[in-house]
Amino acid sequence: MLVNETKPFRELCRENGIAVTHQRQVLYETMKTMHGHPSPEEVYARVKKKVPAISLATVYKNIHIFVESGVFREVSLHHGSVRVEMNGEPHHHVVCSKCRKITDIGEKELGLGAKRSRLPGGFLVERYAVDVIGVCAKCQKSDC
Amino acid sequence: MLVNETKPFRELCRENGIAVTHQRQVLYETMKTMHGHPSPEEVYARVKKKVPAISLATVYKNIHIFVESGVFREVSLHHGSVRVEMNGEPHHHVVCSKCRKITDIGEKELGLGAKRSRLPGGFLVERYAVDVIGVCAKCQKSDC
DNA sequence: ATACTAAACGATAAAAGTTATCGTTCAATA
DNA sequence: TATTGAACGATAACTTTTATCGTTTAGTAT
Repeated sequence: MLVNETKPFRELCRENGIAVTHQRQVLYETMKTMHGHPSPEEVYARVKKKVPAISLATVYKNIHIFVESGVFREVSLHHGSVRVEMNGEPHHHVVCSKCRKITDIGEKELGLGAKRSRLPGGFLVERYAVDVIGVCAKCQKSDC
Repeated sequence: MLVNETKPFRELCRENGIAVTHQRQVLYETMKTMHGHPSPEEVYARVKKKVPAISLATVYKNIHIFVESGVFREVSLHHGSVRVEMNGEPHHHVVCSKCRKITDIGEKELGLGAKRSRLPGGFLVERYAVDVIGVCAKCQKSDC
C-alpha cells in the first residue's frame, strides 16, 4: 500500500512506531512534492534547503524506514549491482519482496496478455520485462 | 585447441569488431555455463579458476562489451542506486534501452492482460511490475 | 514540568561496487 | 615478421551505501 494522501504525518509515524522528528517530517513533506524517481542525493539536496544541517546519512536512514513502513515504494527490487542474464530463453522474473530472491519464469508459463509495439509519444517497444512481485513459499512459512 | 570449438566465438567477435583474446574467450565460455543472475564478482571468481591471473577490471570491461554487443543481457535496466517512487497511482515503467530514461505509464493505459494471484511453488503474488523496454522517440531521431 | 531512556541525529570512517589510469602485452594486419 | 591499436593487469579513484559513535531529542513516566 502506498501513501494515504489525507493521513497526517503524526498518524503515519504512530502506526509505524517511529518518532515524529523535525528532520523526518520535512523529509517526508519534501519527498511528497517531488516527482519521478529521485535518488537519495537528489532528495538530500532538496531537503537541505529547508534543514541545512541535515545529514546525508539521515536521509538514507529515513528513506529506508519509509520504504519498510510502506510509506514510499522502491522503483525496483532488483540487485543494485550489475547482473547478467544467463537464461537465453524468453522469460520474466519472480521477485520475493521479503528475501528479494529473483527467479526466472518462462514467457509461456507466465502467460501474459497482448503486448503493444508502439506507445503514445512514439516509443518503439522492443520487449516487455515483467516482475511478478510477492512472497515466496519459504518466506510465507518462516514469517521473515 | 580444437578449431571447431573456437569457431562460433571467433565469429561472434568478428561480427562485433572485437579481438579474440584468451581471457575474453574463457570469460565467455565460463559465463555460458553459469545460471541465474551472477554478479561480476561471481563471474570473476569462477573464471579465475581457469585464468588465475585475470583481472577484475577485465571481467567488468568484457561484461560491458558483451552487453553492448548483445551477447548477454542485463537483468535490469533500472538505476543502480536506490530510487523511490513518487507516483502513488498504480503504474508501470517505460524504459528506453538507449538513453535509459525511465518514465511512468498508468496501469490502465498499459492495459495488461490477466494476472495471477498464485504461481507454481506457492509464490503469493502481490503485484506485477512491468517494464516496457524499447527506444524512445528522441533516441529514434538522434540515433544515439 | 522534569527527568529518564531509547531513538534519532550529525559527522565521518568504512565498505561495496565500479570506473579510470597507465604501463605492458598481445592479436590483427600488412 | 614488424607494426600498431586493442586489450590486459594492477591499482588508484570514484560513487553509493552502510556502520560507528558521541551528542541531541522525542516520548513517557514520574
